Amino acid sequence: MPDSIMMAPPADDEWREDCAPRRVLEIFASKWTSMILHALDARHGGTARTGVLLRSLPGISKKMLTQTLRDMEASGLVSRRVYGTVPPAVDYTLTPLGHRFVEPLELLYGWARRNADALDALTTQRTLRETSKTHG
Amino acid sequence: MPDSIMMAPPADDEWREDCAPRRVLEIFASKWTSMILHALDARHGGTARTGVLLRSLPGISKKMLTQTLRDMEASGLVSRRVYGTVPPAVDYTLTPLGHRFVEPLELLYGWARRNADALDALTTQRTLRETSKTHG
DNA sequence: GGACATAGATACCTGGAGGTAACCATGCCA
DNA sequence: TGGCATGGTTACCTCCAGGTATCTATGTCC
Repeated sequence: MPDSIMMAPPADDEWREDCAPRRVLEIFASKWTSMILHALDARHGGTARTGVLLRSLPGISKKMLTQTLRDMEASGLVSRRVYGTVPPAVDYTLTPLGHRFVEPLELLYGWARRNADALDALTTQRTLRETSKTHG
Repeated sequence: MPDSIMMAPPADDEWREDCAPRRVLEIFASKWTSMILHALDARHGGTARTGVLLRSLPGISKKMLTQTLRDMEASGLVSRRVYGTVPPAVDYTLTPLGHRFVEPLELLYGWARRNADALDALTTQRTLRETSKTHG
């Protein structure tokens, strides 16, 4: 066996559990956070009402939307504003902090759009199952 | 209430469930995939033995490592090579496809390192609990 | 003989993410 | 009177990612 493979020094000493790279992943840990961040940023002033968001994110449920938004509020990513009107109206706005997280998101999304072919090339389990006997 | 907020057109029509941005998120859906991708890339030729990876990723368990690696193999991100030696030796190499996914990762990780302060500013539930009464 | 290292397989368990559906309060409108 | 829309909340359920522990096989070394 090749020596070159044998000896591999523990290069990433600082790849600890609380390093920045690992922590940024937490943003993507909850399914909808990044998408809400994006959806908000896509609006004027990073503000949008609940219903608008609900309709902007195909597939999200009312519950998951509010739940995620509340978590994001607790994290300091968005601020919530309630209008005492009736029927009730609520909107959410990106905080300055929340705004900062838009950049890495767009970085990622941008790459994804430019590299859709790579994503297509990925043999997802799903795709695997569906394709398996299809042409074999 | 401000009109500007009321009328918000469904701007992201193509923000469908299978759009590129959404699909790229799947890479981060499984906890270790991105980190393994990075760890492999950090080696010469994107190749590393199981044990090396195990030690490179603090916190990962043997099971999760193999499991994730096998999933990645099925997705076409890495290739597995077994040496008929004893004790057994196995190594994994980034495929060309796998290599392509390193870029967005590093994009993200790079941002994270440069913006550690933003990550610190995030009021994680964790941090919230630990800090709550600490200095208040 | 027994420990260690190699790379796994396998059984087992659990938390919680994420989803569904029903309910609430209210005013408008037909 | 009943339906609709507003933004939630709540109860409930399921699934599986992710983790633990134990077992395999084999050769070397003490």
